[in-house]
Amino acid sequence: MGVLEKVRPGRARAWIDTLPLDTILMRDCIEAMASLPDKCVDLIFADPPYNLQLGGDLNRPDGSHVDAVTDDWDKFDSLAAYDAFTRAWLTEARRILKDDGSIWVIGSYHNIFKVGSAIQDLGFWILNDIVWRKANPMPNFKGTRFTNAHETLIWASKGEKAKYTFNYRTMKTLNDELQMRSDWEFPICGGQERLKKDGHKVHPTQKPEALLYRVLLASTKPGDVVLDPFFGTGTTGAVAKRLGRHWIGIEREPGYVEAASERIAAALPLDESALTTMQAGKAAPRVAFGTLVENGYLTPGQKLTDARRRHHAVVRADGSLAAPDGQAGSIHKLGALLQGAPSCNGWSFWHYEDANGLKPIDALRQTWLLATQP
Amino acid sequence: MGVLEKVRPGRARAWIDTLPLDTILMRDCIEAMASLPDKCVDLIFADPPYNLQLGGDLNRPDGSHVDAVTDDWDKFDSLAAYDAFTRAWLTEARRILKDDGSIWVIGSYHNIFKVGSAIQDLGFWILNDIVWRKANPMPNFKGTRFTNAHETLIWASKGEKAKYTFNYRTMKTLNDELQMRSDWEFPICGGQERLKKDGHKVHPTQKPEALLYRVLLASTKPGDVVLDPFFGTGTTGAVAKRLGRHWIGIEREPGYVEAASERIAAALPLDESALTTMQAGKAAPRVAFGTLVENGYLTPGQKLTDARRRHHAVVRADGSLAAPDGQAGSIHKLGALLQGAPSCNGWSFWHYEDANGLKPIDALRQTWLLATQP
DNA sequence: CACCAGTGTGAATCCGAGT
DNA sequence: AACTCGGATTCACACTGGT
Repeated sequence: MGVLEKVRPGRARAWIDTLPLDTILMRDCIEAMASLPDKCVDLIFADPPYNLQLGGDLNRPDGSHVDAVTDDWDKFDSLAAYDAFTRAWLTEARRILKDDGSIWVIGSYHNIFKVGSAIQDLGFWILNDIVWRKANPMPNFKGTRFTNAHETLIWASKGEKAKYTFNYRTMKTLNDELQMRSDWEFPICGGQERLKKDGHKVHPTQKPEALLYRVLLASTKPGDVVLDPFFGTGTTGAVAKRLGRHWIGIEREPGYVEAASERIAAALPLDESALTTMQAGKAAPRVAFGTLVENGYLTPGQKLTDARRRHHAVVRADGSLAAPDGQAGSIHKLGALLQGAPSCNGWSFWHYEDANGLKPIDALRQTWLLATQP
Repeated sequence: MGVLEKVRPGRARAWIDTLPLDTILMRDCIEAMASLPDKCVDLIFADPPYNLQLGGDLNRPDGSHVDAVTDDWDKFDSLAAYDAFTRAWLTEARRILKDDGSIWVIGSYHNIFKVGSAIQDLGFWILNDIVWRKANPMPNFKGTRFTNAHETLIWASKGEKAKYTFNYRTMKTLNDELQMRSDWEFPICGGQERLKKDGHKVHPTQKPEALLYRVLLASTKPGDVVLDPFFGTGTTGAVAKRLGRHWIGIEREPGYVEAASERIAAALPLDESALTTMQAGKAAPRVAFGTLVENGYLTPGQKLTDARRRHHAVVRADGSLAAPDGQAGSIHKLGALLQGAPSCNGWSFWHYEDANGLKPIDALRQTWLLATQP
């Protein structure tokens, strides 16, 4: 069975066809989001502007325009205006995000604290902050500070209790069987990947595809809808297409839209087998312990122990276990009881003995799965 | 002439003797700061409560219990209450900071965005955000998020145009003649360094001395006054004493004050020669000898010799060496100078003495590599 | 003394489907 | 919405005790 077919089959897809999927909306970011329905996207990736020369975006809450940043008063004023801008687009983003979706925002120390503070105030629940360590950062030429060698990403769910997608096993596989950490190292975007026109870079802050690749692979499933409200030259769209995710881009500048369109048109989607391969460690169907007893993989009356033979139990006909002292329960419950532990995975705790020694009963489950799954 | 007398001779020192130098004020942090005069400290290092908002208990996969931060000092009624607390202590901190001083605050994603936002709103000017990459972070036991493997420090001056101390050359020397980056790697505080009482850790969040060492070495000069408004077990004080800086600690909990007092009393100040750091324009070490110093493999002030004990030198705090005749430089340069040779491999030339006799410092490098490389 | 196996632990917002 | 219970889930060090 392929990955694409089996994910999220029960999701309401009634209006998904009305969404401007896999297209760029060439409009103001807040206006464009306002045109989308509530709770319609699975993921938002945002790379908002952070220099204080925001042009039309940078207006005071009363609508008046903020002029150049020159003295302290203007600085304070523009900081407040940046706050207002940030809260405005995040509010729209929150409205169109599904309840089980999540949002990523990338920034530097110039803006990320304002962004993170607003994210918390609006009710999002921060899941991680991620550090992108630049393998080849620009040096600090004047020698006045530390080399600014990283950017920060914030990953947040819609609320404290909200569900969200995290492909734990995929990330662990990607990281050589160690848990993926919160610090990621990538080179900055350059070489062939960097979009250029007439010898000049098209966009000043084009993000590396590897970064988006990891973001989307970690927090979306195939077929999900990914929105990027500051699309730029479309890195998010290119990677989404490659990974079999739908995307919606919002970008006001015609030059960026043109570059992004060409770039995404040329991007090749991975075929399903490639996507399946990367989804290592897919969830196995649940197997009841009793099924193994029913099918003769274990016999009622058979003795089980833990790996160090400190605890013992006997298999009963109904798939429960009984300890010598009379305590009984499921493989998990009895394992927890005997250890005095809050919980226990009975599949790895309990062992049975065969000609080659002790083996976890999970081995029997695997045998059963191999024999019964296509 | 001692260090304290010769630095910053032009500075007004009229009231410095009235400051509670090198002592711990056992009071509420804001009250204690309110008792200090305007513009009286050169550096503030703050490790405020993170407002972790932890839920129920957490157990490791093996069933053992995670000893979490459950102290009352980390509990706040709401996000707004934490905001108010943050702005209150930062306001006092700003008042007592000299105009050419700077402030460091460390935090995690739970609080750092609130802190950074407040820092900007109060008129501080962020110079860098620094990432402390933990070499050995606690894993994410439930597989629900990325391993939270870093904390963030914000470094800010008092305003956009304000002067501040940054020992660029010292940092570059410490980092193998490469500019020091904004991402730093240190192990979490454990082992012998971790303060314990009756077998239990004294403080749940003791910071590693290596971290403070780099902070103070980067942004203060000998004789400066360093204030830590959340002193805890006094890492800041211990390192300040070691580096010849004055310190003022503020800590409300008597248990922490007692532990900090004992610890700092036992800390040894470095010899003055070890504190004289490389001046701008001096020569270039080619290896990260400074890392060994920073991590305690070698101590500033420690003596090195060549294999035949014909030449001698003293390790300095920034990873350079000083000979008895006043010549100084990297391990390679000083080795060459003393021998009258065109070049020298300092790693094999310089030796340190331990219980088993002389060993080349390269052995320490190998130990470090073994301890830090995968 | 060296080496190995076993144990303990660190600023952590740490489950989720089914009833 | 609250509750039950099946079952999935850990990395780097430091320290201890035995061979």
